[in-house]
Order: sequence, then C-alpha cells, then structure tokens
Amino acid sequence: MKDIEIYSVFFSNISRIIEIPEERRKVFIDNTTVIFMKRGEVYVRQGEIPRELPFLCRGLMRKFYIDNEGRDFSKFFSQPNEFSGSFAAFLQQNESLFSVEALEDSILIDIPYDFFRSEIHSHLCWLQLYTMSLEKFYILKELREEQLLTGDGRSKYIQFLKDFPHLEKRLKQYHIASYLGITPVSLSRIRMELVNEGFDFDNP
Amino acid sequence: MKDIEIYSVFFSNISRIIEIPEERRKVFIDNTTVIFMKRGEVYVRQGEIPRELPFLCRGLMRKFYIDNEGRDFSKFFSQPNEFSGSFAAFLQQNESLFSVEALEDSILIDIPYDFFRSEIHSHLCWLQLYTMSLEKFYILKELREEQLLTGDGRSKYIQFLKDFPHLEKRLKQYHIASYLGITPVSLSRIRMELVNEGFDFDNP
DNA sequence: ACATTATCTTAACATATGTTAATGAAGTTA
DNA sequence: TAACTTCATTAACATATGTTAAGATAATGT
Repeated sequence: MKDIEIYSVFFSNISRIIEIPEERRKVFIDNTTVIFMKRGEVYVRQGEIPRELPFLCRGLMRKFYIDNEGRDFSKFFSQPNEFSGSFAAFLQQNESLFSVEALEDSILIDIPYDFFRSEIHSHLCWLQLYTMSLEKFYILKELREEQLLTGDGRSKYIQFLKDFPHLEKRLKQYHIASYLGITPVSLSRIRMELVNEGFDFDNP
Repeated sequence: MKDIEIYSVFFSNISRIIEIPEERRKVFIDNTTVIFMKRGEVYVRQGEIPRELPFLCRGLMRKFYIDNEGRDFSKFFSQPNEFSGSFAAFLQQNESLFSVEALEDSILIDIPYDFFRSEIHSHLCWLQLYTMSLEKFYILKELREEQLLTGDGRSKYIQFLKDFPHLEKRLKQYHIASYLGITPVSLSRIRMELVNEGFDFDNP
C-alpha cells in the first residue's frame, strides 16, 4: 500500500468530522511520514522523548508500562483512527512513561513536534479536530479512571468486554489481565466464574 | 468580594498564559456567572446533566462517585485555576458520572454550554487556552491512570503526598483513602508503617 | 504432520486489603 | 466543663487477589 493511499483514507475518514482545505492537506502530507510496522515491533520505548505524534491508520497497538519489578501493565489498546502515542510526553516533550508496540501489522502517520505546534495549533480547522480528539481521549480517561478506582477484577473485565467487544479474541489473556491490573490467573478464575453462570464467550 | 474583582483576578491569571482581547473579555463577563459556594454545598449531583462548565477561582472542591453499594470514591480534589466539573458530561451534554461538592468555601465562574460551544470554540485565543487546559487535564489523567493501574495502597499514598503536598492536612483521611481506592483502615495502617520507618507528617 | 513453544487453566498456599468492632483523640455544642 | 459527635487508630478475622507450580490446550515453525 502506497503512502498516497494511506493519506487518502486518512483525509476521507476525518472529512466525516471536519473539512481540511486542499492547501492544508498538502502541507500536512509534505511534513508527516507514513510508518509501516510489523507485529511485535516497538514504536517508542518507555523513557524516550517522542519527537512525533503517531496517528494509527491500520492495525492494533498496545501502550504499556514496565514497573521497577519488571511487571508489565497494559495502558491501552489503540485501534485505527486514534493517536497511539503518549500525548503527555509528546506535548511536554519529556520522557514517555510507557512503551508502544504493534500487536498486529500496523500503519501510522507520524506528525513531527515542531510541525504539530506550528501548523496544527495555528489553524482553526486542525485545532478544532485536535481538540475533539483530546476531548474524546479525555472522556475515555475519565471512564477508565472510574473503572480502575471503583471496580474489582470481575467488574473491570465485564466493562472491558463491553468497551472492546472485538478485541477479546484478538488479544492474549495476559494482555487483557495486565490492562485490568490483575494477574492472568485471576482473570482465568473470573472467566471460569462467568462460564459457570452461563456466559458464552463465542456468542457474547 | 464582588464579581468584578473575581473576573479581574481570573483574567490576570490567564493573561500569564495567553492574552484575551478586551472585546472577548467583555463578552465572556456578560455570558458567564460567578457562583459562591459554602463548605458542604453540592455543585452538581451524579446523574445530572451539567449545563455549565465551572472554573474554580478560590476554595477546594471534591469530585466523587457513589457506586451501587453506596461506597464513596474521590475522583479528584480541585484547586483554584482549574475547571472543576466533568468535562466528559459537559462536552457530551449527558449525565455526570460523579458529584462535585465544596470542601471549603469556594468561588467559581460558570460557563454555559451554548456560550462555550459558540464563543470558546470559534475564537483562536479561547480555543488555544481551552486546548492547553484539556492537555493539562489529560496529562494528569495519564499519570493518575498509571498510579491506579500499577500501584498498591502504599505507593499510591506516597504519590499522593508528592502530588498534593498542601492537601494532606486540609483533607479528611477518609477522603484521601477514597481517592486512593482503599479503606480508611488500610490508609491508617500505611501511615503507621511510614511513621515506624521515620516519616514525619509534620515536616514531610 | 510433527515437534516445539507459548498460552491458558486449575489447584494449593501466601499475602494484602477489606470488614467489623472497640477504643481513643479531637473537635462541637449545650 | 461536660456531653456529644466525628474521626483516626488498632486488633481480630474474612475475603479477594497474588504466587507458584503442574498439567492441558492452543499456536507456531520446520
């Protein structure tokens, strides 16, 4: 798949939300880069300063923390038409708190920091789109915060199944468990419970 | 304290970040409302649709969830110069997932939804300021998410002490505990541990 | 298809946190 | 000051989740 096709799909998708004029599209294409990633490749490593903000066009990526004891926590699973890096680290140009890896072959558009600050922040159409994106992410975070704060393993898993109905089968159990902040063993117990209560994972 | 003084301090504070032209200030003042709240008063209740976005000028407020079993979880403690409502509910004009109450006498500026969408979203200066605010909140949420996902009670409490050094003495222990997602009993055990290790809560 | 590896399940036991309740400390009101 | 209320601490016990390890199942590479 050629870059031009990637951009074409990209602009077609965002045109459903806001119209970007031809001149701005051209500038965008000239200043950003299309990246192809293979499954298992790491986009950015915890501790690196991300110089680009990646927009996921295709595939599936995972944001994850490794803590001091080497434990792995999944922060989020990114799906197409989302930014899939660390806003926090990119915006502040400091070290990313987490790594990002491709769980499946993926395609993303890399937006360099300087271009982001000059172009995106100074044109109303881009700023509106970016703000909507931020709002969407913020809303997700608010829900996630509630889930993590108030829920036990079981309720967090049930919420996960609602939030990501198509991901349950594409993800490893240990990735799901690490997203919920529990162990794979504990997740397996919860799944067993649900099955005993009549839940059918093939036809949820 | 009169409204005009509140607005004066408000514009003075934000002018350190971005300049708002006189004409926009006037429109802002004409379309927003200053609200005075007493300690213990509730600004918005879980389940209500917030028609205004509140900006906290003075005081201390608490955002909190009550779950089905009646348990109380503190989502955040808002300090001056922050929005202190639910972005998610306000932006989408749907039911707030949490309540907001004043823990101390507080003053806020209420921004009505329609005005927010028409005025703030269509003037670059406001949109830039708003975007920065969103970015700041998003960054906070990203840190909070990590804390909730990866930390146990003890490490979350230590992080809380770093994040809110002046709040430890102004808040009840059970509010702190509910912010960390643990019980007051568990928090008390952690504090006892820290004291035994030589930590001094009077001179931290 | 086979061998190999990776993942998931299950069980036994360990640990952290929750629950309940009693006590003590601090702040409020009469 | 005394009586009362609210809050924090502490202890005993209950429960959910973690840890380790074994075996079963599924995925992968040759």
